[in-house]
Amino acid sequence: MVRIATFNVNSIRARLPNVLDWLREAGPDVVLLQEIKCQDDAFPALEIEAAGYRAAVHGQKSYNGVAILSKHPITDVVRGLPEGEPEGDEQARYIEATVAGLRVASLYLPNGNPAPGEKFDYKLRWMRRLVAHAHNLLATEQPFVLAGDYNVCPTDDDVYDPANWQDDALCRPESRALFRQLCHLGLTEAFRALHSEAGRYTFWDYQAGAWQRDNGLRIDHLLLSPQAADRLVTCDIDKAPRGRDKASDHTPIWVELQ
DNA sequence: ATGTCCCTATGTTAGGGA
Repeated sequence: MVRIATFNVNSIRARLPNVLDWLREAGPDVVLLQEIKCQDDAFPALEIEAAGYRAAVHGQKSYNGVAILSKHPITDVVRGLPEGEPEGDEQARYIEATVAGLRVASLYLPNGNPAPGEKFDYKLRWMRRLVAHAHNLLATEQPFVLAGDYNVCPTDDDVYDPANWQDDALCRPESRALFRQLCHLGLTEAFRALHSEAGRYTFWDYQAGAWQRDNGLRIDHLLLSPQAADRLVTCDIDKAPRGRDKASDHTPIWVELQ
């Protein structure tokens, strides 16, 4: 059994005590982090190692940044989506590696607001690159997990107030269509494979008492290849970290694979 | 009620991003 969690931490350095507490309590085998907001050499590797985890980092100063933590060895690390931007991609939003016989990726999809606009165009281009990469990975027929902050609410069931969010980059039809395309390639969205209820969220804004009012969004997802989906036992959202002092605005979601 | 938090730098306050 392997437990894999994804967590947008909104700065690993600002969040380190919370993340270490959560690692001790939840103890997933593999952790996919997003928005670490630091360069590789500023990543708190010693503290993470002391907690029992190895780390592979694709960092960036101030913005973005992703990492893979694992209790088991991490090999064959790839930083950045291999399907690149024409002019190159400066933004650290993707890292992939092999852990415990499984290919895992931590991804931080662009937010895309305001939409329409340049940022939304970049989001859609990034999603098309991810679709192309997923297609290539599927051809290998290996078990893999593409997880992270997708910045997409797949349906209105995943939004506390759909009418007010319909024009947002997280909910627009173009974003949802590309997310569906990813699933229709043959990937299984783990949470929806096991839960049909509306109103289950992974993100609550810091503003306007969103957490206290449960004004949330479900934007953090784990997508499983057919070989990984065959092994899916459990998927759940761990709301506890969001309720703590100095919390990230996201909370972890995790799967258990046989 | 644009109500918060985190980052950086022409740095102890302001602006960008989410």
